[in-house]
Amino acid sequence: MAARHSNQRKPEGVGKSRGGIPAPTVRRLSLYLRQLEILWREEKQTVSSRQLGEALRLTDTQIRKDLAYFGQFGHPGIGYDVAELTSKIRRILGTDRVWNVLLVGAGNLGSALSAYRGFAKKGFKLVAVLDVDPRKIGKPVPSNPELVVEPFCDVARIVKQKDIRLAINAVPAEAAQDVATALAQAGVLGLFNFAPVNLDIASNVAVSTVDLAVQLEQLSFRVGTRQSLGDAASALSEDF
Amino acid sequence: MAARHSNQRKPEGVGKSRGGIPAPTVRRLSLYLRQLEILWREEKQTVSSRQLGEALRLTDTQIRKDLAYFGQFGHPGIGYDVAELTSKIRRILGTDRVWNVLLVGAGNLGSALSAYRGFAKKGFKLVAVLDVDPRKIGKPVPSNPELVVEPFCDVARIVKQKDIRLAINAVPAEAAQDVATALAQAGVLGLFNFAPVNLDIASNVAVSTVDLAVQLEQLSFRVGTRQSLGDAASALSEDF
DNA sequence: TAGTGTGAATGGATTCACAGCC
DNA sequence: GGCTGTGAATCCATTCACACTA
Repeated sequence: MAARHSNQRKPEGVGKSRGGIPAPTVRRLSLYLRQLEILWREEKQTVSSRQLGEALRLTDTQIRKDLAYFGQFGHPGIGYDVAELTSKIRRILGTDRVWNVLLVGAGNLGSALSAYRGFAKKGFKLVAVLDVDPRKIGKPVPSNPELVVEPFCDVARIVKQKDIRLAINAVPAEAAQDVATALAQAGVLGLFNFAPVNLDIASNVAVSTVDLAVQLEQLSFRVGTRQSLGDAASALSEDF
Repeated sequence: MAARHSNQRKPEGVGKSRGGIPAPTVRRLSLYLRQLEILWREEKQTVSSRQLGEALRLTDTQIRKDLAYFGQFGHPGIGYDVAELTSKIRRILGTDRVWNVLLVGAGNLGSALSAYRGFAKKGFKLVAVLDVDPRKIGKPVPSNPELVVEPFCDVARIVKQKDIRLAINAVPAEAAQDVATALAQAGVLGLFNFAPVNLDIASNVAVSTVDLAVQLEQLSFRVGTRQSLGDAASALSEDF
């Protein structure tokens, strides 16, 4: 697939602090990848933007436009090679390698998250679980018996030793800010936050907050106003 | 406000075919509410759009514009009355009353969710927990001892008897579509889905999917491309 | 024919600028 | 002075239209 000229310049990193890639595009990339993995399991060789769009309830143009931000991955008249596009998107998202992930909070939510196998499937490896509760420290992580809950105060050492860049914050709201601050201090670069608070954190740390109650609130609104033209497409516009 | 009847065949109900309120506005409403609740606990009487914006890292104009979709809640020269605006937003979101919620899936994630007190605080009351696993059925829900895990096959009866409109889908990906179909059939109007799949469901059901692995993927991208230096403002646009 | 890639046009969301009120 | 509400302007994401390729 010889590209035409390679003098095309990517907007990446140019100018403003927010890179040139629209946030909605990046979110959809994850959906494309998810669908491609399904197609792969179905042993489909190629897929067109139209087919992909039908499965995800998006327009074909949007998919092509999204992908065009990153290069030319398609084959006119054919479509996209499933394996090839999968690998390209993984590369773009940075999931073509394993990320070591730290979990803070060994309570209900934390335990559920440590048992979730979806992370490992995507290349996120849980390498440490921390808590402040002395009753939990030292206990093995049920779903991950080779891990033991470690004291949160060791966070800096652990992050460094285990080369951790991503962390999941599953502590109660009251503790979330302090935990976030300590994680940033320790050198974590991305934080997946479940606490229903607006974290104040160093600007070089990426934060993604999922507030479970907020999601229900949104449903409440949509149900209440019959704005529920749901279909799975809500997944794309709303879900983040 | 033109979109009333003129049913002008949308490509496939893609996202936008909702009522006049922009989706981002509705999402932010939840954030406003969350912040107002904090201010209420701090016994603040009033708050200006500027102050709110600083706390949430949004512009004051945007907040005023968002609220203007629903009426005039502010007091020139003063700001917004915290109690009043709180109540207005609750009304808008539909959380000024209690919603009965059904949880499907009593596994790790389901158990964690049933123990989460954030739902009840926002007026979402867990009234039933279902599962298909006979070993779980009949057991009390640990964090909610007056509830007992019931067989999923009773879903239709339970939804009707308990006046349930919202459900949380915390079953494995393989089962998610069938569960969703049954829930829609049973009359559920809003579905909070944790399975990493695109649900195909009746269009009168609102769906909100949170794919935990996707969230980590997004962080991976942002960390990998250093898109994380959003001068603090990145947090706001990304937080979902 | 079946499909991608992309400039141009469209449409929707955000920001600006300011009128009006306390 | 401080503040809201809102039309106008701007910005940006999506869609359209079509050149181009296999």
